[in-house]
Amino acid sequence: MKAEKFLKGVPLFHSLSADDSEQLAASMRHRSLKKGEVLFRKGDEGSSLYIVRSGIIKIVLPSKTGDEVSPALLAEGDFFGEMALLDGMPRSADAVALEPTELYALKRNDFLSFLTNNEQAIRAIFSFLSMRLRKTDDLLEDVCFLNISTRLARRLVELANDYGHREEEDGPIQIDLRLTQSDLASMVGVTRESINKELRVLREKSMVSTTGNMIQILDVERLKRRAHL
Amino acid sequence: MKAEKFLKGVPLFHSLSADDSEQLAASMRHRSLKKGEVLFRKGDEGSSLYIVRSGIIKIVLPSKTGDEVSPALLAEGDFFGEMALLDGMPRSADAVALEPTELYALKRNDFLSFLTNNEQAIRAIFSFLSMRLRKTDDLLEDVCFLNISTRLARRLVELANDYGHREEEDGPIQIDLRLTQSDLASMVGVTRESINKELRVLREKSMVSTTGNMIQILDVERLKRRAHL
DNA sequence: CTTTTGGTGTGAAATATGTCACATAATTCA
DNA sequence: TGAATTATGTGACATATTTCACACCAAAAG
Repeated sequence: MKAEKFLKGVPLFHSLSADDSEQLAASMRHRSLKKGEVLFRKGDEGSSLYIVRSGIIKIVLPSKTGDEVSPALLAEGDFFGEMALLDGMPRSADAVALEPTELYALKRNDFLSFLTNNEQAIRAIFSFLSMRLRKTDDLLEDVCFLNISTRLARRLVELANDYGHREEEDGPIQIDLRLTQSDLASMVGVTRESINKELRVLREKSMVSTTGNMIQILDVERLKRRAHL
Repeated sequence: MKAEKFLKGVPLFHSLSADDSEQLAASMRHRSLKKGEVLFRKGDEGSSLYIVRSGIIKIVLPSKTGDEVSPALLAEGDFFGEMALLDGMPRSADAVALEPTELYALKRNDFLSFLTNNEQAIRAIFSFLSMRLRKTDDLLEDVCFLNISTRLARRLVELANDYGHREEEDGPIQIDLRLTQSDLASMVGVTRESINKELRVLREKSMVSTTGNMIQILDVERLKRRAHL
């Protein structure tokens, strides 16, 4: 698909006229990342907004000791990196490709001039930022109040919603992501070992099954109850 | 001070002409809260933005078991409650007066029409939302990676920056807030008892002193080192 | 003034999670 | 294809923090 056509499908750009759309597409740079490649790091100066064309970007808060927390995954059609453009501060987190990923990059000035006088886009950014804030607050709540088994259950339900698909009605839900236990650990905010042990429990209770690093949800309802949802 | 004059001093409204400023002031409702009074609760429908005229508002994420996390305090000139207006979702947290507090309330429509075509105000909101997001990410990082003594040290340094004042050059820093240990606990994301014990340690090391529920920072430098800052 | 209420101080015991130290399996790559 | 790396599985042990149990104190309320 041409870049322009793809962009038309991204909610953020819905409001654009054909002309503007073309112009915007022209000002974007294309960027490919290999699996594991780092797009930017916390503390870098940020000069671009990114839109995911395909693949997955993982947002990561790194600790000094090498541990990680990962508050968000971005998939096709999502954008990220706007914060540094809006407030001029350095990147607040790392961005890493979880799998081979294609991005479009939009430079600060192009982005800002795209925003000016584009009421709809401004609204989109506002509501996107609000959602991000809500999600992070939720995560904070989870980390403070819940034990790991509840938290893992929540994340799995979330992943099933965002990246899951069913082969057959009422069958297991495949999560279409290659996540290592370490990836999961950073999403839940615990150690890899804890995730491993908790996954075993879930397997024994046949709520999930794992093959390689793919996860199937066998019983969402029970998982939701475990998540207190 | 008249509402109008006060508003002129609030960064969010700097850009306003005298006329607009007057009009905006006219559309605001005044609201007084007693200490401990609840302004809104998580899940409420949100129809107003609030600006703090005086006093302190505590933002609180409540858990089912009655525990709390408090990701932000708002003081004179700060605004809050904009998220629900921007994305139309329910309130994402409780807002409680930590002391007697005066607010101005701005209804959704007035706020949104204030925003339209006000480039500067839009910028202000953007950068404010970005900052909030950064702060919450930081908090998440703290909670995931740091032990309570580091976290308490951080929060105290932060409080000293935001609400502290010195009587004399190089003297102790008074934190001008009445915070109970429970308040501190929810800001740090631990139990009241843990805060108590940690405060004792800090007192013994003469880094802070406490009188009633007022806190003095005796040695910021040492406290910063403890916070790994 | 005395009672109630809310806040503080503190120790013992319980516990969830992390740390460490491996064995084993599965990928990657040369 | 084998070697090397990366991921999983798991148990024993360490420990930070919570929970629970109080006693104590100070400020508000009657």
